[in-house]
Amino acid sequence: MAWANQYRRSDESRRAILDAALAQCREVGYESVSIEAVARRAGAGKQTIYRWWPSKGVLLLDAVVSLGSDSESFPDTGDVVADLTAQMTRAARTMSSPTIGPVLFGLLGAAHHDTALAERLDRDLLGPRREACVARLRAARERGELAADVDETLLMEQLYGLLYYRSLVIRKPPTSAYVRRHVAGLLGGHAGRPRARRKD
Amino acid sequence: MAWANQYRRSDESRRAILDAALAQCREVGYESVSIEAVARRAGAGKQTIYRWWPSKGVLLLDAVVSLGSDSESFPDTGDVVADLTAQMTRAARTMSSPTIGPVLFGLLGAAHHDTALAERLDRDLLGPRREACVARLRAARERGELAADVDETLLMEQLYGLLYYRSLVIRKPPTSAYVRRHVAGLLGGHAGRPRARRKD
Amino acid sequence: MAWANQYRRSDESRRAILDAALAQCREVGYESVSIEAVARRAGAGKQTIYRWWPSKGVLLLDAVVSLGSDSESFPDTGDVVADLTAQMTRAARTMSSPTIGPVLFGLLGAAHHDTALAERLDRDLLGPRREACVARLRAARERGELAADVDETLLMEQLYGLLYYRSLVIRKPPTSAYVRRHVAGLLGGHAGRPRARRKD
Amino acid sequence: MAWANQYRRSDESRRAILDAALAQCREVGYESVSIEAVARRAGAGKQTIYRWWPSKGVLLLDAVVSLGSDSESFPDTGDVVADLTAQMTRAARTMSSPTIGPVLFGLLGAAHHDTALAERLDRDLLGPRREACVARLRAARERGELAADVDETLLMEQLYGLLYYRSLVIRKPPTSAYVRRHVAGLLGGHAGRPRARRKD
DNA sequence: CATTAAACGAGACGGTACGTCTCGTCTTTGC
DNA sequence: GCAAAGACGAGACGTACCGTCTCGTTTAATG
Repeated sequence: MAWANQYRRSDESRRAILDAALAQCREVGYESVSIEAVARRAGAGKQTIYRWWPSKGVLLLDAVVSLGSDSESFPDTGDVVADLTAQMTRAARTMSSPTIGPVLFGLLGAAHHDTALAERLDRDLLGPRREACVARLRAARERGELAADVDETLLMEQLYGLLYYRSLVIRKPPTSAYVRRHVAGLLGGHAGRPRARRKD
Repeated sequence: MAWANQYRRSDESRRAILDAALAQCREVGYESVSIEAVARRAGAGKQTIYRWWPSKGVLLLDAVVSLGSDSESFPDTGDVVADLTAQMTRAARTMSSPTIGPVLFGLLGAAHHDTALAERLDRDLLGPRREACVARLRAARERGELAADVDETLLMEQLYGLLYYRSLVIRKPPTSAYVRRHVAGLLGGHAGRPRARRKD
Repeated sequence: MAWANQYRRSDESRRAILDAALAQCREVGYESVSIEAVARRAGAGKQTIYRWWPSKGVLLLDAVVSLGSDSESFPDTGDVVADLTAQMTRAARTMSSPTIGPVLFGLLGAAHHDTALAERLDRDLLGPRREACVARLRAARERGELAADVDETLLMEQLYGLLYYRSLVIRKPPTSAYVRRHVAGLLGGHAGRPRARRKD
Repeated sequence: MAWANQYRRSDESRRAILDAALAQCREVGYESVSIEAVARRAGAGKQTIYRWWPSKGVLLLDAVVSLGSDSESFPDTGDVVADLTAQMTRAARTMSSPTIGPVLFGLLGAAHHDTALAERLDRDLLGPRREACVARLRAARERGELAADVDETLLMEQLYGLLYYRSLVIRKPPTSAYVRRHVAGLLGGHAGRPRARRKD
């Protein structure tokens, strides 16, 4: 995090603002979050928010990033299917958490009309996870766990796609069993040498 | 459409309002659409909007539904892969259209805190497409084009998942070639008897 | 008054706003009157104030004019000294009233940097009283109560001058005895034919 | 000047602040002067202003007092009419100067709700001039230039009254000819022994 | 037909929030 | 070791919309 800025005076107020923003979003929904209400709730002046964050979107992005939940690094135990299932399950849980879910989906919508927000969203939140997933898939392919001709990017997007579809579009977060079938089905179709060690 | 209400006086004004709402959304983004501006743009009184629509979300949902683009019925030529590819490509195009995209993604976000909107969104827009897709997959399975143990719902969600992931999350709509590989890959993994007639 | 505007909807709210403005000014002083507080106190929306009054100054001017105290017409009993003494005493009382005083002095100050306010102030409040005074003095001169070469404008300004000096500059409103001596002294210096009928 | 305080560190910054305050008042009007803007303009820290002046009013009073224009001492050539005319003309010029006028009128208004300011205003600015005027009139009476029963205080207030009336209320500063007629008229009405040496 | 009830455009109303500015206090930093 | 710079909580500025509420004016359907 580029934060812990040496020019900022009160780190206490920064935390209060981020927490208030998250709480507000959880309670009233992304669209109804107002800087006014966040300031009131945080016991901060509005100017303090406007001084450090250019928009509601960036504020909420920072707030969610500052939580640091849902580590972006993928486990690598040597078993792709297991590793991906674990990570996807974790991601699904994060997306459907009442604190992070509303923020995330609000940000995704807002990013469509706010270029600056879109960039920061990719840089700070989405990009790293995407790349970590692709990297994990590549490692598996190089070890022969996946077919040599597999398209890791497409695979990654299919993997994440269902998660977003269930959490965002359908608003029915997948059970972990469902995630397991999802991952196994997708990777099974591209199995490499020993047809994967797992039996699903 | 339940519309074409016999109590409504001016169908002209209804169209003007829906068009104004879509235009406004395309120009300023979902969140910044205001009833005030829509009324002004449509040359209508605010009360006329509030009389017929309970919220901005429902107004925009109606507006997008009234466009009727992206037919919900799936083609059935006997070739699942071809049919699904065609329909998915059409869906991808719709999602990334500058008129419909912003509305759709705004609605998806808003639905997270507006139950009434969520229901209408499912009923009028998402549900029918989902069911049509499942029905088409079921038909294919029954004809032996897909393995007997295939889970059509999961498959449908994987199919749509990528589209939403690319259009909504990544904001880089898939090319039709990409969609083709996506569909072929997914269905190929669950091929039935004659391993599908297509050679991809 | 050009008021009782046919485009205004709620005359009730107009009165509430004017009263709130006066009360506020009496309590916190002209400079500290805020539109925000007036609106809050009147139970009105800020926009309602901004819709009808261009500035705090004009609002307070309207408020004080709407009180209509301190009639602008001078009595004419045939005795200039008595008539002017009466009117000047009335004016002094008005200027030093806790409701009108602060408003008036605030307006006079503000008019120095607000041309529009200055014009309305002259038109609605100061001008008529000035002219009425000059007219009364002219009538006296024509009847021979005052010397034929008297300068009514200068005399009027001297008459009012002391009132403003005491009320505004010194902040010690003149007693009515003082006003009587003031008027008698000034007019005595310009006595006409019968050296005025009064013996003071 | 009671200033040139030995506790003050930088006299340079004091001057810069006073000048900035005057300039600001001339440009934007008394009411719109803000400590913030004065500090910015003077290149000073806000705290430096708050440290030495309790309020905007006192700051501006100090600023105008520090100019020292419009000497408070009345000339005494032996001719009251001439002396008072000279001093009143000087006072009128001061009041209508674009630098001092706005400050003075703002202070007079503010004094109505700021007791501390009112006292300092009287002590540092108004009182001395008033007393000097009364003293000059008393000297004239004692020399027989004015009638023995003249009320010097009333006369002084009439003399100054017109000046304030013209400068502050009417916003049309008197010409020097007008001031001459004003003074001559007032004093003529109370002439003592030799009907004054001047022939006006 | 005339009557009449409603839907219409317009926009005032009491409000909330916007993003900016200033208040007066408090803290840091650089000269 | 002080003063500039400026962050801070607070709250007013004037504007934009919210959703409700009259206003007169169409406009259709009825009696």
